[in-house]
Amino acid sequence: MPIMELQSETNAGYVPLYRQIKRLITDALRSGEWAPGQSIPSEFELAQRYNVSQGTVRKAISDLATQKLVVRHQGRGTFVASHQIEPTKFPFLRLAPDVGPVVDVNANLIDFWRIKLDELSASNLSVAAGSTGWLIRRILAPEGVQTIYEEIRLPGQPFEVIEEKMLLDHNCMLYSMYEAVFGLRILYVEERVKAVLGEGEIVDRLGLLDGSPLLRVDRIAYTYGDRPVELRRSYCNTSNHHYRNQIV
Amino acid sequence: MPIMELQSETNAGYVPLYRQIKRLITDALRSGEWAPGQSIPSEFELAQRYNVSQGTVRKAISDLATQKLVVRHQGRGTFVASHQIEPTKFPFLRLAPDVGPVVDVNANLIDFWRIKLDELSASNLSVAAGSTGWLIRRILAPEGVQTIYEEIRLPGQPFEVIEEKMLLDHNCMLYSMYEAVFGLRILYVEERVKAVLGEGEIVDRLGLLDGSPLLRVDRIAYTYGDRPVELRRSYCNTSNHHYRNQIV
DNA sequence: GAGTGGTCTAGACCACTCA
DNA sequence: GAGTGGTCTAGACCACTCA
Repeated sequence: MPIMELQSETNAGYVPLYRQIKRLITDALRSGEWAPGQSIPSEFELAQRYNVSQGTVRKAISDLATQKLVVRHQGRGTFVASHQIEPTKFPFLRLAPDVGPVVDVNANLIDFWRIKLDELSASNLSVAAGSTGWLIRRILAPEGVQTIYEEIRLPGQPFEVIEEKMLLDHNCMLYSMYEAVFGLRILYVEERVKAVLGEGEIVDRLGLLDGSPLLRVDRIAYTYGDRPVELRRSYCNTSNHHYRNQIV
Repeated sequence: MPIMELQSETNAGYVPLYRQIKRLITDALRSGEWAPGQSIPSEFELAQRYNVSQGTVRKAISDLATQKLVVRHQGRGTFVASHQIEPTKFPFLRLAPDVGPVVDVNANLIDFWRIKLDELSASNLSVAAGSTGWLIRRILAPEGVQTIYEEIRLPGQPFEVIEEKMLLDHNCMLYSMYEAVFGLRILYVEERVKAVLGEGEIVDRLGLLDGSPLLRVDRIAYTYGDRPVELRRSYCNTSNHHYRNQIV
């Protein structure tokens, strides 16, 4: 089966073989051909399937591993990345205690209901304004101390039905739940961080006074094809925690 | 010239060839054998020098390019990364305007003087407590609006002498100045972000009221060998700006 | 011992840059 | 056209995992 498109006279349409392979593997991942946590075929098998050398498949998979779409284990195989078996429970959580190691986080559900998505949320989720979605509210408590108040907005698709059981079964580890229940894998998130003054219910739930400074983190979470599928606004008490980041 | 160490009976000491090459090239970079902005020898030349195949050198350089120690340009060569020719003027600045593109940033020097480093600063810089260093204060004004108040602390080594001319000549682009004047290249930075209430001189200089929420960013900047060489505390007015981040 | 990913080589050819 | 990095191959061998 020939993969390489005929190269046009100019070089404009030139796409390296390994990028074409990468695309084919990504498409297979997206379509669910191999389930999260399961192994994908060996480099040798994929090389046969796509009729290229093992080295070319290898380069494609290396890129996918860098993007964390797959995880490679020498001697065992290459596996579809999954939030259900991730070693770190909150892989995108950047809030860390000022002293001591990162510990386990407790998530306490406040409530959740159907909503009509406001204009901005709908726009950020690339859905029609006024369309139906979900709002989930909860508190995150690292070391048992209630530190983060969180509002999560989801589009009606693919989140047609959400039940309390779903949320609790996964111990409020939402990205694991999205995968298991909706077959939706979060690949990366973008965050915007601001300093704001806390007020009302938010400070109440965090045990703070009105006017306390809070870190407000606005997150958009993306799945395959750079499609936004979750909005999240977090208010963090940074008295004893901080948002950590490394920039290279 | 043989590079490969004799492999011990067990596999404990096994280090792949390309990693050894990577180390040799890093050492050459660190020693200044090739200046920032200049090209390093071609893959073919390095392969000859180290007596390995071009592919092995290639893998080593690929890693270094990923770490942004070098920059590769097809057809031109591989160049030592430099803050003096960086396309982005503030490569580590994560504060962006809420609307519109990232624009040019104005830096206004407030003052600078010799200080004795306090215990925490000295510890973070891995120097003796009470040793001499520098404190630089300035305001950053994206779009001409004073948005960030910054305090920069430097160790006495290699910053033996700092003059106003140095700071102004480089238009307050400090990492470019460190490179040009002190031969010191910043490779990456770590940041800790908190929300705080602004007060005193800081809010005055930012044109804000006492008690305004500010984003406090504590940065440690590192050079070769993970050596910390700069501390920076920034207070950011996030009324019209935000700290942006992508997490994969 | 069989199968996986990881390293290394030698060689070919391509895309790009620059003189 | 010469030189650079970028892609691709075929084949060898190594480190690691698992039965």
